[in-house]
Amino acid sequence: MRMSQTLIPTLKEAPSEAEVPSHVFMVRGGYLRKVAAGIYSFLPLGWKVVKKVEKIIREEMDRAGASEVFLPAVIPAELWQESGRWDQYGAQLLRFKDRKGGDFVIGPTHEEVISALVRSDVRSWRQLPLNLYQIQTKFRDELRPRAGLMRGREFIMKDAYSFHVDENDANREYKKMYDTYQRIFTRCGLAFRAVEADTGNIGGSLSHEFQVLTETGEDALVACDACDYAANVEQAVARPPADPQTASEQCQRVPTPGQHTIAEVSSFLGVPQTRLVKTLIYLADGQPVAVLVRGDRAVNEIKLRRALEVTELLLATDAAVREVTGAPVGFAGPVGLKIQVPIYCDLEVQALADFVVGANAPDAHLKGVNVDNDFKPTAFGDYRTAAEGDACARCATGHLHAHRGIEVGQVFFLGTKYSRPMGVTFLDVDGLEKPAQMGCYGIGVTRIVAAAIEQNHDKDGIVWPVPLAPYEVAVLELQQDDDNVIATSKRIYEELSAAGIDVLYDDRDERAGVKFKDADLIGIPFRIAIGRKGVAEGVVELKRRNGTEVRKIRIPEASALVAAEVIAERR
RNA sequence: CGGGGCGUGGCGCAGCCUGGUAGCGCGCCUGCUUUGGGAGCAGGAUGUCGGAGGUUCAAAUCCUCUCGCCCCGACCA
Repeated sequence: MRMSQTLIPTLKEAPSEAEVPSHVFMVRGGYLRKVAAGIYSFLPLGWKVVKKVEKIIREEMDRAGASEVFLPAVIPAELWQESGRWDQYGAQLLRFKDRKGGDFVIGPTHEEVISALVRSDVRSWRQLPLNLYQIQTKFRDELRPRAGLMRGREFIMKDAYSFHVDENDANREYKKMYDTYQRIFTRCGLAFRAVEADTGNIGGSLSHEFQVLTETGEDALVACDACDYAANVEQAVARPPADPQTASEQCQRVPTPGQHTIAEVSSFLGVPQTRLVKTLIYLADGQPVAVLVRGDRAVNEIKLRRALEVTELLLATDAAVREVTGAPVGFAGPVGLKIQVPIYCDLEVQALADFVVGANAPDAHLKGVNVDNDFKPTAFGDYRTAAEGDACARCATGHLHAHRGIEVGQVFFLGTKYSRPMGVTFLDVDGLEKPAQMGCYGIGVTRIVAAAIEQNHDKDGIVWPVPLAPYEVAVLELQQDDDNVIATSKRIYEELSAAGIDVLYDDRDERAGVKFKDADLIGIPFRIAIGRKGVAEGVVELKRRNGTEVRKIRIPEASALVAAEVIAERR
């Protein structure tokens, strides 16, 4: 492509709203422009990168035996009412009416549509298994779109759905997709980690996320330093304490005037936070419950919600806390609650002895408190968020370490969560009608683009890996008034193009410095600089965007040499 | 949803407190010079100051409402 004939509007300064590197460089580099919050136009460069990602995904999905389809973005409400998600999905589901007043949604995901398709056209075990995928625009009316393509409202997603006669076969496909995803993200040149994940409002019973490791990631992860265990903190499990401590003290009330927080009580009483137990009052589907975790720990509401088998879990208001405990916020404890509510006790607290809790009275705490002696929990369980340094639950020696990541893909084993309510059934060999076992598998196509930049940039701009680069080679024509320079540039551009290389030919009437700066900003992996001096000596200069070495190569061999190096890195 | 902040030419900003009819840098256009890391000089174009209402002789500036956008939080006793 001749740069003079396309639209690559680079900027010296980025809009002030762009903060993360991927957003800044995509705007500055002329890849992307914002249309509304979380909604973007892809300019020629941006769209080329998206298409490269899509190509890798298609090749690998097809290779894995999946078939591409294209489902509608606009979906009638009936399908969502049938699955129950019309009511469950909440405000992120963009709903609207057509001219006749019929309710529709813009698809944030497509389990309903695919289920409707498969139930009407798949009748027999002979038609299974089946894996259908599409690459399509989704819309989720996010609470808070942010960071450019990292969390948009409109975005491109690859979603795949598989259907199976039994759980074994669904599991086989799950594993196959897991491996396929590893291949896809590897080919994209990403450093990533597959982690165990919560199934969220997609549902199902087994799930892994593929997280690109980078500091600007939205998700918190932990990974073991000894085994391959890694998980989203929403899900991560630490090894519970092995030996319970022995109770040796009697429960005793101590004054703690004005000491509300764990930190205050800890320093006031001279007791470490690890010997304090905090008591949180939640409203679980409207019913108050008390949850106990160690003072230095955080309750994991996702684990708690799952354990309590409730859909709505809210921290109680100050007024509700007063009602349940009889004391202001800051002095709640499991002993002597004003209203008896179920008490859920974290495993760490179960193993603790002689700890400190709130006294359910203003300005007082209890010390020397022990489970069973002083109160009887309703249940024990893992209700806390795993933290840096925790012992790994999966191996004997490892410890968990915190990371941040950008989720670029997730695979789910769904079982019959959708097939049952949606009536996706088939006639099995034994003549019985059975619900299909399902899996679903998503990849954030546009998010991969952002994640790749987060992982591959420097102060001057993007540093694309060859497989995702919008162009593989930049040909910089450094002088506009020199016929030899122009002829040589054109020759190399044409030779490389003929060899099937993606070339961006900077033939603009700009000074050399501008061309160098733009090539760096855009991030093209190979740069051929063609200047007066070099051409006079019969050479051009080759430089990698990710290196500093400048190689002089003879003009007649230049194209073949560069083409070979590019092809070697395509994967 | 809670908190904070911002809307002034394509981009980045100043002006607002203390009302007097809009300015700077980049970019853009023209010309000359320049030409290997975002050139120099000269000339030029571009603004319903987010929108509506109000106060006032006078509003970018003060007041009210509203819309849009960004950041943080939604883990706490």
